[in-house]
Amino acid sequence: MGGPRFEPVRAVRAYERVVEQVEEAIESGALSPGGRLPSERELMTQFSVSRSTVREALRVLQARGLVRSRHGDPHGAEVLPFSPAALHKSMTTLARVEELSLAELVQFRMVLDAAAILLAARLRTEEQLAEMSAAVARMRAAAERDEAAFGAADVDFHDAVVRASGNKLIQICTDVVRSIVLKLISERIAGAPDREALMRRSIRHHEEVVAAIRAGDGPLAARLSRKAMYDYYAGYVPESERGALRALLE
Amino acid sequence: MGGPRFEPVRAVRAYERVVEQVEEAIESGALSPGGRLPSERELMTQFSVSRSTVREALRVLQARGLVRSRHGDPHGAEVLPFSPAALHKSMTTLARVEELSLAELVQFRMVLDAAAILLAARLRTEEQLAEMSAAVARMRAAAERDEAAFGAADVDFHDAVVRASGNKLIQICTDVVRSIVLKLISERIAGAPDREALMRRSIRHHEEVVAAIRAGDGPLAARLSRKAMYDYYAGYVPESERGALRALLE
DNA sequence: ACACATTTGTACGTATGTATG
DNA sequence: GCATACATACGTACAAATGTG
Repeated sequence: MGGPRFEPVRAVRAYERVVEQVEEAIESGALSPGGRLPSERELMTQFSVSRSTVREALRVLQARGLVRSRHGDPHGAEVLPFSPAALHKSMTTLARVEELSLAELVQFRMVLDAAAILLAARLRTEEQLAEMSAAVARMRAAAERDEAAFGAADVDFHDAVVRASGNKLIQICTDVVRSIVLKLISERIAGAPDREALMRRSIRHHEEVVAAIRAGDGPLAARLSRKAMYDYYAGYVPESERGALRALLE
Repeated sequence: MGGPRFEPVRAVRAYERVVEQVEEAIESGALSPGGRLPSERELMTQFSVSRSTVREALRVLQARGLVRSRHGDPHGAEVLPFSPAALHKSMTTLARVEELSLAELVQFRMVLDAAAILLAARLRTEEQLAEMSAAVARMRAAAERDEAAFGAADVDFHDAVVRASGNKLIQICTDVVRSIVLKLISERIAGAPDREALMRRSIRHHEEVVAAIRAGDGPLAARLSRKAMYDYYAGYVPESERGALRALLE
């Protein structure tokens, strides 16, 4: 009993060790966004591997959104600034494969948007409040005239809110989930017969939310935002799953 | 004005088109988990590309968690069941690159866990409630004796809650963020002088949450869980950022 | 504007260790 | 144990793209 507890040795591929080292260099800050990796041939010699191995590693790093390489660029692969693209990709995959239902996605947004609004009501500056107000004004101006502008103003509003909340993770996740939801139902939204009524109601809801944020009543603003999102999206969710959404409306 | 709006043609690499086609086959269901891709040589001929191109595509698909290839396996790469591993990886990268602060991560968990508990209070079955109760009992049994078991029981509790909530996206995200937070502060937790007091308080909080869920009082359960998480983690968050956490405690 | 050297993208061949039947 | 098919890794070769003088 006792004795040395040996770890099972998983056969680690050559390209993985290249990936690990480059990843470490990037995450530790030794390589920063805008910087360049050595050329592929240089990497071959530094890691003592073949070019194919180097290239497989580069493809993995590229898939993770850490670097980008361009055909013929003599400077080598470019280290990218952080972007939620990889997060977006993996969440989209989960959603596409029916692993995630529309109801779950909408519910997720109801939770996170409400939280962002609750935080924004307490932490916002006057300037941020003005941005929200301006975005709602743009929604009103665009309604019944330019649906794309209406959607863009809506995005601007939620973006201003989530920035005021001060939580980048909430910002990223709501961004990602919003675009996935829109992709899932965009054709149905465009063809909705009561589209204009939905927009008018949405604008009224947004105005109420802004008023509550201005008054500093976070819980009210959060409740209103959940209700607004339910009203806007519930029609696209199968009836059997709407109960789960209503559970958030108390 | 008007006229055909031509899309800019980005030079798409050969390996990307291989990735796209395989991805499409998987996400459309033509290839299901457990199934096998053709061998690399077979893929060469089917796509009319070289071996290196096939391999770069496979590395990307592997990085996205869609397939796994094993050295020497005569059956070809295996199509994997969908897992949040890729999501986990990209979120971890975000956190490691200091793009996300500990306060933001804890705040995110306060929001999502509270939401899961609110939903669980309304949607849970008797069996799920029993699971939560059993997990808290294990926490109590393990306290002051086996810290690893205490942590495991804690995880079991939150897992039972989030399963009862019925939202897989919340489940995935809380899982991911929890493990990231733990990794960030694990050494500090292990060395905390008041470790036992923290555990006792945590157990009491969990019991109160279970009681509220049993009583069907979702808002109370959610409030209690936010408070519990704040009490447990606030000590590790810099003072200047604790205000953002307290903003969730109303 | 043009030619140049360098780099990436892709193809092909070969050697070696591995998993399956 | 053995034969077979396979993935891993290396090396070479050439076309296409890029940056520079």
